[in-house]
Amino acid sequence: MEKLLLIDGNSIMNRAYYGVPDLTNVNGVHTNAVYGFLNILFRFLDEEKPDYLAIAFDLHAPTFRHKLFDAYKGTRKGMPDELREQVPYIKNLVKELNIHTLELEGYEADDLLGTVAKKGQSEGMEVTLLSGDRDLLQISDEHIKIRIPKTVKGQTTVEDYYPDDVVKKYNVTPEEFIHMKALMGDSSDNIPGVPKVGEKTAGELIVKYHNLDNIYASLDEISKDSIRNSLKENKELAYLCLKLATIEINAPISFEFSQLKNELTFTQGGYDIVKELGLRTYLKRFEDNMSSKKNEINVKELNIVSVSDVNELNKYFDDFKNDRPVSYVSNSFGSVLGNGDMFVFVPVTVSAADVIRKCIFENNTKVIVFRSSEVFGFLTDEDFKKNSHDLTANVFAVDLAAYLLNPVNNDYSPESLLNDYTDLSFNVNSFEKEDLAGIAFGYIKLYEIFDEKLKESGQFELFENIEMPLSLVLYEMEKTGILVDKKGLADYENRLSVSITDIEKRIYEEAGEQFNILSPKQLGVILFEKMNLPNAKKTKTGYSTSADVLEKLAPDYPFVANILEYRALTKLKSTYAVGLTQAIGEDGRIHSHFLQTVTATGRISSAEPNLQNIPVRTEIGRQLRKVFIPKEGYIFADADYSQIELRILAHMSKDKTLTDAFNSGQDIHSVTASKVFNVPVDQVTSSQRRAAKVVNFGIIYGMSSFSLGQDLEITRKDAEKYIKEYFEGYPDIKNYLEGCVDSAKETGYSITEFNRRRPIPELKSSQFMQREFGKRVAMNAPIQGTAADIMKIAMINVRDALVSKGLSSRILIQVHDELLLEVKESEREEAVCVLKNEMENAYKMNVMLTVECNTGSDWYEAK
DNA sequence: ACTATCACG
DNA sequence: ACGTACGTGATAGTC
Repeated sequence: MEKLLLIDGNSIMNRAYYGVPDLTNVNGVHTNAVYGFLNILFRFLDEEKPDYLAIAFDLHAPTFRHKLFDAYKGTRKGMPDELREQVPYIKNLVKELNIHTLELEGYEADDLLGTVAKKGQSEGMEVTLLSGDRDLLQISDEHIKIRIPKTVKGQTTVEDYYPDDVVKKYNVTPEEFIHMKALMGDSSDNIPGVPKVGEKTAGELIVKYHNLDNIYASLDEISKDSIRNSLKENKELAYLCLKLATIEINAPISFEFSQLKNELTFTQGGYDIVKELGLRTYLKRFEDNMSSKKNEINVKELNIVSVSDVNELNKYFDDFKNDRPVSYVSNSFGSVLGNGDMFVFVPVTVSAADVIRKCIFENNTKVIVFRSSEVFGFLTDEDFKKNSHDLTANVFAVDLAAYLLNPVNNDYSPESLLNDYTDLSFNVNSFEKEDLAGIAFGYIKLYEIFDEKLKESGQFELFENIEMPLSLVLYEMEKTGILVDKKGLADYENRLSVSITDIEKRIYEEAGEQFNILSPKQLGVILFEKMNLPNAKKTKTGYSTSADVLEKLAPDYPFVANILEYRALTKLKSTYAVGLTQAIGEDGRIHSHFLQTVTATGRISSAEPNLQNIPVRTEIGRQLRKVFIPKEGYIFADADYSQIELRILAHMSKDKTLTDAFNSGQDIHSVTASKVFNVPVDQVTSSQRRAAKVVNFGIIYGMSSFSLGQDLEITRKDAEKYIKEYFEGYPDIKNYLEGCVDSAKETGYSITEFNRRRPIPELKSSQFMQREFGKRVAMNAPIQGTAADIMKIAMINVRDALVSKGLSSRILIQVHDELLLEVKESEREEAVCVLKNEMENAYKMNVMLTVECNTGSDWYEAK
């Protein structure tokens, strides 16, 4: 039997839009609905393998059935802008895929689907109707199956309905389903239904009477007064709803089944759309299916020369003397010198290290790499005595360039960048075939594009003077690592284990049973059902057992306090004691990765293991820092900026009060307290200062009165008053923050003192919450980002100063506003001086930067 | 693979 | 009427 697949385009794209988390391409165009739509489309094409195929769409004009209703009352809800902008992409893709589209002025997709489905069945086809909602169930028939995909927790499941299944699930036949819907209404379809009749009543009525006519013929039998009266009063409405609910199966649509033949094609046009949207999984699907791949890199006509030793390379440098050769190094594949149509390929092997070094230090070359660490591996100990700028001046890391152009991306692989920024793609087999010239050509293209874009956007200096040299500093930090007292760490773990066993026993005793204390689900049941504790707060999955909920209960219920302690101890054990032990290398040191292309604001992040979140706030946690120790003959020096973000706020906002407060060396939280509470600075109480500290933090985060109130445990009204007084005390800050939001709205991104950008598409969202989030980001990103910029400059300068003075002290770890150094005992004074000076003078502002610096024989002592 | 929780600035 | 602070990464539990 021939198979016909009919798809409800509008409902599937709605389902896709709400089911797939927000995605955007590099230009900020939303792509989640297109992506989800393609997922569903291809899944069912693969599954059904239909002989005939069509997709129906609603036209924007009001449809016949809705005109009927609109005249009656109300209007239809519009779709969100984020979805609307995706509709043309979906329709064009469907067209490019050569799938027939059903559209008819004045008719809904449902009507067209119903018409074609019934006709298909009458011609002996097996029909499958794919829809995101239940409206089409009434069309279900002997040879018409309705399939409804659902995405629950990332897993797509499908409900299939033949008439029997409809009866099984709803106790009514597809035909009766229409009458039921007429009675109960359907808000999503703007069918009002009969007042007072909901799903339950409608179901009972239809099971008993089967249709409207019978109900009205037997109206007197209905016992419930309110229902009977409402039915009586709304008879006309009920029949109107029946009309609204009935899907047309004789829509005047002209088509031949021959037009619906499934002849899926993968065209260049479709490929271009998928490429524009950056939908990588589908790019591959197109590439695999397209007959011609005209944009694939083809370097056959280029003159490729392989170079493997320095003498040979020198010959090419001579040839290019008056031009600017472009050299290239790819990750483990090769290096190319290029000039116009001429490219010189150099295999990167250990034996070619001297070739790479020559390219790095030769004037007028560019060593283009995916990640700069690839080339630093070729440098000698002697090379590392040069300053970081000299070492990186000729290196161009495409991942760093791409990160500056768009920091909210998580894939900076060369393949992905080539797709995002060029019309080219690596031949899928490039890497397998080691088509090195092709890869090199792609890298050079990326270099040319990024070089220009960075200059255009004013970020080239940021790239050249900060990110590139910093990449060398981070490389050295990772290579150096930090020494750990293995035995001390094992002891720490044992101490924790003892405490954990003890407290675990007490918890089970009090609970009267054993359960998994770390399971929020099980704990929630014990706390709020078995023990009936008050203030149960629900999350979407169950009871909230988060620390702020439990902390409120802890003073009254020792059991809850034990739970909190158990959590704290197990956290320390699993994440830190066990986790760090596993991370210790053969050299006894931990080599964390400092990642430069992860955060949206410009901060660096640390991973495997994360050394930026080593405990410090509680004493037991802080004890862990004693296992981080300097090597023999060395000590630690730890320096951190005090109040760097508030100082940056003072500088960028040019607020006189805040600036003066810092420059006169006053305690900043007390000054804020005096503004917020309208008292002289010297009369600020400690609790006022504590509250002001929270307000100061809140300002940096773009706080709301709600959250401030929550944090301070005061009413929202009081929090509002604090904020109002704050802005009256610091009037320029208000203007500055508003300016941040306005300019981000206009340009689409926020900007730091050093021109680092952060895109904020949320500001244009149609959703209130998203827009509010965008505003907070617009206020926070310039401050957090500028602090990150300054710290990066400081790190470069500290490193270069140590090296140029011939000191052997080194930076080990950065924690956003803090640097930890391993300092040779004999260099102590000089190194500490370098550290403090370079940090404090990293950038000149209207406000001084101050640094607190301590030394010690472990991290606990130095902090 | 996702959620809840919690460690840090 | 909405439902809340900015930026990270690791672990364990759940599905």
